[in-house]
Amino acid sequence: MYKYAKVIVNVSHSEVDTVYSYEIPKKFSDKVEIGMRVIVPFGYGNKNIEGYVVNLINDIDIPEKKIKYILDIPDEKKIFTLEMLSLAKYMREKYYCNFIDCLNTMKPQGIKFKTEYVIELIEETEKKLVTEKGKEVIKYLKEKGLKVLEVEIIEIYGINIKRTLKSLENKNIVKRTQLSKVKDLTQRVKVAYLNYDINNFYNVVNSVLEKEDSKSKIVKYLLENKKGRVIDLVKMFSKSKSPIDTLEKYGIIKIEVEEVLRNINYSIYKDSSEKKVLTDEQDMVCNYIFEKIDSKSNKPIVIHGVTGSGKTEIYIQLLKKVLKEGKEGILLVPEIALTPQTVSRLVNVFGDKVGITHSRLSAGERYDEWKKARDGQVSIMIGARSAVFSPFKNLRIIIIDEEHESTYRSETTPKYDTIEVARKRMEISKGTLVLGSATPSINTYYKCETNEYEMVKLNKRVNNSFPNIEIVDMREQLKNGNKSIFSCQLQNSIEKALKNKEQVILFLNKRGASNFVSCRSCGYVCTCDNCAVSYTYHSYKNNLMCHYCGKEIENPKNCPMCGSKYIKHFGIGTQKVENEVKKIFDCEVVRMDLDTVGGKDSHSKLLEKFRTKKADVLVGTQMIAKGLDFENVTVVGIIAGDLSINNGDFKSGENTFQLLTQVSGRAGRGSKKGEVYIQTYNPEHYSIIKASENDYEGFYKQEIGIRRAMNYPPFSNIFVILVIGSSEKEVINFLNNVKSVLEINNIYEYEILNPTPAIVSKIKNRYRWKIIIKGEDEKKIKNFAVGTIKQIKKTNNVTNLNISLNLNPTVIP
DNA sequence: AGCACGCCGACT
DNA sequence: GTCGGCGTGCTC
Repeated sequence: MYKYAKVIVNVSHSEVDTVYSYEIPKKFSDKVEIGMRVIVPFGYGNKNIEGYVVNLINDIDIPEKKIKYILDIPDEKKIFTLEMLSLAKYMREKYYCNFIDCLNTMKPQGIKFKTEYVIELIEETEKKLVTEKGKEVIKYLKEKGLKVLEVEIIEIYGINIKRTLKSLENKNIVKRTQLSKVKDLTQRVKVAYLNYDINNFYNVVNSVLEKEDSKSKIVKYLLENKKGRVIDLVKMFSKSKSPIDTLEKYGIIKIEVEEVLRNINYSIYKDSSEKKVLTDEQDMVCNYIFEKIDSKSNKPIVIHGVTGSGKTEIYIQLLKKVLKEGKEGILLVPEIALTPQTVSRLVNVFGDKVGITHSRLSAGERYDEWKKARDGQVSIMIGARSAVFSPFKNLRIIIIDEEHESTYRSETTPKYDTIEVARKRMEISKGTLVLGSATPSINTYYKCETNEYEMVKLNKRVNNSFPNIEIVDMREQLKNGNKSIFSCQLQNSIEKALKNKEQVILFLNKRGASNFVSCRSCGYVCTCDNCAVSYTYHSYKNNLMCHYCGKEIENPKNCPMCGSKYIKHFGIGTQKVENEVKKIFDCEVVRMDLDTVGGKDSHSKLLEKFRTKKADVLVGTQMIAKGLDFENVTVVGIIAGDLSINNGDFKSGENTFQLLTQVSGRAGRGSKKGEVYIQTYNPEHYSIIKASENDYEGFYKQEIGIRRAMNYPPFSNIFVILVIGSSEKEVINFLNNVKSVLEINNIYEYEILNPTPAIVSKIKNRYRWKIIIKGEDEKKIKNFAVGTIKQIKKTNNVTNLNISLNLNPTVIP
């Protein structure tokens, strides 16, 4: 029995980012628990708002008279466990955001609370002296039936009408009350039961059964099955609800409203997999990790396994083990890889013990999956990044597949890194974190080298054959007079595959590729000497600019390397590739990019068309790079392998290597040998060469050397201050101010770069500029940058500007 | 953030 | 003396 509760209030602002004490009324003293949601009055107006109990206490350190008490506890069960609350605390510090932002990220969208004000006319008077505006409002209230939402009045008369309303309230002409709503996504259905309570039950039932109509069919069904959802009964036995209404009226059945959990329909590929036998290599890795789980090792384990080495099978074994011990596990996959195949493979193994969350589910479906995890109805959750917050109580393992994927970084506040959060969660819950990838991020691999993580390897493909990867020098093609987007090699290979009724994937890496300028004759790319990133082409000035340091140069007319005039910025789209394929090869093509994948199911429908061999060629962007497992694909063509090398980011080499490796892995997954063609103007680039040689270690050695030399992560931390505003001048002025204050505060000698435009420098007529700060100590640089911005915010009016702070973003904006 | 309060000038 | 524009400062 505690007297007071410490509450985090659901108002997202740093000024109220503290715990508030509330008295617990007697009627709730049995019910309150840490982690529960409460409704409390807050602020001058005692507005009813939502909060979360983070502690229970008996003594308070503020004056008694300030204390208000808890108004309501809307849920039966708690929303957050203690573990989740400490995870939120960690996130608050790590990602410099408000506690409530963390809590809101961790819980499903479905849990919401809203308060509105209602204005009610209680005395229809014009005698008492009221102003013109007052009279107007009274007239409006009369027209609308005396009761109106305050927001509605404000919308019509402007915010200052509140003054008038206040004076009307003081004169007792209107009453202002709060209307609070707890959003409840719980699905309730009507269920029919036979009503054994009525006299002569069997006589009545028999008389119904005599006929052969809907009524008798329904009664027969209920005699057999005890109960049935009204909606299903209607669907099965009649055209309308009326037979059911009649049965209810006679008292033969009774209808009850029951809470149900939604079922997600994922049964499309139920039959897909046969029993798989582990290879020796897989078996060894499994046993090794089993031991680590048993010893409650906190050290994250990285499974570095080449594409097609059967990592998913290992994940299944790990989850099986955890499940057998009565514990729980989470499997995270990139959103894009959460295809019906992946899901049904797990459903086949774990049946109804597995829950699923991803963005294509409705809020209600997600809410139910969340509840299933909280209430122990499922023990395994598979999902995209937010599934890391699944409310399990006995979590023993989190597996993150394709750990290098950028989607594991949240783009919105709190900008959390799923790997970091998962690691912390496993530290709190004494479980094991497993990361899997064919191409671990440089960051992760570095942590293995420095012994923060440990690594196990899978070197063999399950079918034991790697595709042949050929680098095609497109400069040669130009020299030989081939101006087509396909090299001769690729074209021949496609023709051969089509003749053999095999399939082809053509990949165009467009997303995130910015306008760089390169020479189609020698492959030279205009690059900033200071920053080792490529210049970005600006059409409005027709010049080139480095988006790191801000240096500008003229757009060259001739290539500085070879003098040729074929130097220009690069632009090509999937649409064009599709058209070319149709023109040259006369075959069925499926194109997948953001344009064609719009609707809810279009993604899987398009893939289905390719899977069932109704199409011969699949053309697409990043979204076809990973996870796809089509046995009949023998040829993979990468149209412009170097597109992502030149996107003006220090991670572009890493991204390119990962992408090329992932795409190459799509070829030759079945019994037939695969062939991969990487077309490029940069055949000497280490990312391309190492990808073609399937040499991760070789790539890593080169890349880590560059990172060390240039002082990029993981050797430094990069903090980006991004400012967005509709006046470019204001944005730039503000950032110049920021820079000068940063320089004054700069006691640790951080490298503070000049304000430069973001890679996407303008979105919806709002200009985007940034400042980059480089430094070693993560905490110090964070405090330095965040502190400086707070300091500036105090003295400057920043309401026109959007300031976004980000430590080590996956992509420099 | 969101809200109420209170100062002060405009206007009966 | 009252109304309403606008800045200020607090929230258990």
